[in-house]
Amino acid sequence: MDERDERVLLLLGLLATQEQHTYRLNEFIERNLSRLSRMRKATAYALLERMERAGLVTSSTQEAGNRPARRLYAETAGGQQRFMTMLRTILSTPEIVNPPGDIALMFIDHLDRAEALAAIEQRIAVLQAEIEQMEAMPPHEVGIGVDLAIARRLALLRADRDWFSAALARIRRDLPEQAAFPAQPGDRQTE
Amino acid sequence: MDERDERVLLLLGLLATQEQHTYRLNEFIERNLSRLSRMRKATAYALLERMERAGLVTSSTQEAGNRPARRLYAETAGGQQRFMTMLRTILSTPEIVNPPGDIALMFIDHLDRAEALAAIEQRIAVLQAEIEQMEAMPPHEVGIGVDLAIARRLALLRADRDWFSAALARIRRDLPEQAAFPAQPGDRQTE
DNA sequence: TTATGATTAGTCACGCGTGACTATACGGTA
DNA sequence: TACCGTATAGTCACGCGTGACTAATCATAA
Repeated sequence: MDERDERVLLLLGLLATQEQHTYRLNEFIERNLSRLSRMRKATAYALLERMERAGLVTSSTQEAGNRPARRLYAETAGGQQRFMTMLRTILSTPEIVNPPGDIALMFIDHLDRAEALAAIEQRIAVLQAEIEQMEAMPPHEVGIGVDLAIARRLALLRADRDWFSAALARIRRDLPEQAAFPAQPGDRQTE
Repeated sequence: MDERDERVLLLLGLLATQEQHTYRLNEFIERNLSRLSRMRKATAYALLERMERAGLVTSSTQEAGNRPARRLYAETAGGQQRFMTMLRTILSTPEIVNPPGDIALMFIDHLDRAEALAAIEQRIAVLQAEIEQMEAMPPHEVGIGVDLAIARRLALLRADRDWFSAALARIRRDLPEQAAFPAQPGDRQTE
């Protein structure tokens, strides 16, 4: 029950207002928050069980007709408290993450100039498309908070696009026309 | 053997110039590339075994004195080819990732104004410290590529810092002094 | 020489995430 | 009414990641 696990925060946040069973929770996340959390169904089931073991939630089986009984989860006092401390912790300390693409960037000199330029152009195009799609999203699907998160993501996407644009310009300017630079024999690699 | 696994790209890239055994590869990554890859030792061992099964590398056991024999990995032709296609793929298509903190941001209205402000200020301070630490890093530890990756990360960190600064200013301006906004009973949550 | 600690090299048990699967109920329509 | 697709609810086997561990060797200093 990691103190920084955003999925736990999410489940606790959703269970704060009303008790729910896992299927419903998962459905809500997939439909409305798919942009904010990639948690899969089976993971939600497992995670809630662990959260129960940790005393953050309690469950009661609820029968309805002759359907299979559902597990209803409700947040405990400890869970509410945990939600608040996690919220403060996660909000106040950024987590360092490796932006995907960095490793590829590090090996970019294994491509010749033309290919490198083409790849970066392609990447910028995809980024641009994503940005436009996000800009077109209607505001506040579920509350101000989500909008904040979306706005931040937009800012990060734009920064990434702009950085790659600048990198593209730099390569165009600085590198002689046909230059390809395969790894030199003189390169230190591991020694 | 996921076509987008940056760790595979990294290992193939390192093995491109010279064959290595796992211990050395891992040591190099931990010492010089810890900012670019979080791959752990045991993972490197397992991953290389899988890469061998996939035909990307071959291994030969190498005895030296009476030490335990080491597995020496060398890249196959297929591995070199795979490296190039992965490089192009990963470079040209951005992977959408959920920036950590978004979920917390989404629940920020569970904190009262003072706490929210304090948390964001704290986050900005940590971001700033990270930025300064990165700016102070000497250039090209191991090659131009790494510098590129670091430069990009700096750009993203700065964008994040700036976005949170702006958000801070907006909250200061827009929200009445004592306003706390706990979840209203009227909030739709899951229905 | 003996003891202590670091370095080298690798392994293993455990827990987690998830795609694929099961199974029932419900709504429509042929 | 029989059939088919979709919604509901959950489970399970499998593969992956990694902290913790083993064990040998080397450097150093007491």
